[in-house]
Amino acid sequence: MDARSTASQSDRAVILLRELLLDGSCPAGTRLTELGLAPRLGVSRTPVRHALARLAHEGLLEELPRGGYRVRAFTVDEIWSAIELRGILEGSAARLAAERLTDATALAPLRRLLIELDHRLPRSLTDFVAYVQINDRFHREMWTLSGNRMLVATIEQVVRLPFAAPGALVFGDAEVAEARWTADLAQSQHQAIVEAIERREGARAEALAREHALIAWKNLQRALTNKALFARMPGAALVRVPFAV
Amino acid sequence: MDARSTASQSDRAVILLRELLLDGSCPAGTRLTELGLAPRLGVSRTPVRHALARLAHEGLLEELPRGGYRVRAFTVDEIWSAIELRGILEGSAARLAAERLTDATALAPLRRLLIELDHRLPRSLTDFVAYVQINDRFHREMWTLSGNRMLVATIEQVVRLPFAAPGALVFGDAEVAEARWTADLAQSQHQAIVEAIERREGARAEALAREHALIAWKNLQRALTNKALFARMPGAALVRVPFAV
DNA sequence: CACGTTCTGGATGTATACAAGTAGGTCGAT
DNA sequence: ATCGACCTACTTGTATACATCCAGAACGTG
Repeated sequence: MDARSTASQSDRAVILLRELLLDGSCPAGTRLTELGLAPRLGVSRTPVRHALARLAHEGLLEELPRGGYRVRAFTVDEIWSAIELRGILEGSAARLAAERLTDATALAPLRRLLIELDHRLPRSLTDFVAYVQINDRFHREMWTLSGNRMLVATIEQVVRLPFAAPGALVFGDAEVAEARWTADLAQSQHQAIVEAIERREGARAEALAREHALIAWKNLQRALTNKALFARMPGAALVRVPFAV
Repeated sequence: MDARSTASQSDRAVILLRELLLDGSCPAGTRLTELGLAPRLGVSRTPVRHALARLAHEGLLEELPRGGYRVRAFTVDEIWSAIELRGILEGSAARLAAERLTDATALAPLRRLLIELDHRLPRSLTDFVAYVQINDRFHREMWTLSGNRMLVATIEQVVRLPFAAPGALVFGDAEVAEARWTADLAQSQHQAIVEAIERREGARAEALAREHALIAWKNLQRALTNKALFARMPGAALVRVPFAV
């Protein structure tokens, strides 16, 4: 069922390389060459080339002018840009969903996910995995309700960056209390967004969804005050931080 | 100086294939194979493979589940989605530019382009080429002023679609009078946007820039009422139209 | 000692050979 | 005549050989 079982060498190379980047095996700034990577990924240059191009497109690598790639180093400013952009896009999606809602039955899937999120408010670390999954589906459903497929595709690309994803809510096994508080806030925003869409209050839906995205920003700021917490953040190795790593 | 002179085979393949798609040599729905394309583009499979992946990423091709690619057929709805999305993004860029303007000197490049546009309001067909170029630079400068690099990158990707580009103002050699009227309207909007940014009126700048994008939509609607005009639209071959081609 | 030139190492770009999987057609049997 | 199985042609996935280009170091010369 998982892609790994029947995956092509290219798919494997993409997955492996992405893991190498996110877990810090290749710190930001590292230059990556096809020939150097091929033995590490266990494939020949061709799939490596494919993987490099793909991850460059995702934004995790940057192409060097004279050939080759370098592991991207994200500044805090750039992460802010990504989160702000997600706010803009999800806000617009919520507004369009509100403006274009024709009958309330179209909201049924979103409502169902909202209820499911209510039942899954995380209490322990294992809860978080399921919670983030449902949260993801809730967001995707909202995007779809916008009725603008280009917008959906664009959001999907932005949230490929680990810092910008809707699931960038919480991380780490510590601070569960704080994480739960954050989830409660997020859930109240979810409810308000659905209500605004149902009432066709486009401006309100947009403002709420835009504000909702800022949770990721607050989490990042919190992580930046705590080295241990920061180290557990997905993709932390790619962030250029004020304090030394 | 032009990329063609020193371009790699891959770059040439991308450029050639894009032209084939836009000029109608490969109508929407055509299946494209690496082996079939290689002789037509005069390169081997490797650059063709690269070109196919790249144009699929641009949105002009779609990947088939069982391998291979198909030329994308755009519905009018999808084109509307792209134009609407550009409006959202450029509107946001204008708003951010207004909100973040610190000193008026930062607006100097935009002002200079505005004046240049004034002097280049198109009167003949040859004028249009220069006008569209300056218009493009004006828009790019506005995006940059947003201070959000992710936003800029996202807009750049959206406007790769020929229908969504800011230069999708006018097309064809006929209807010059109408095209000039459109350019006049666009220019008055440009002026209003710059003024709003200068006064830090973010909401106004956003509304104006969003409305500005709709010029492309009006042009499309006009083209849809006139077969001959439609045929001259860039990328017309990729559009699934109500009337038969 | 400094500067220029040359050489070498390594990187990507490109082409192609080979393998594997699939769809469609054709041939045979019932 | 119809249905099933086999086979063929075509396609992509992958690896690799070769060419080319650039950077950096080393060496020679002024």
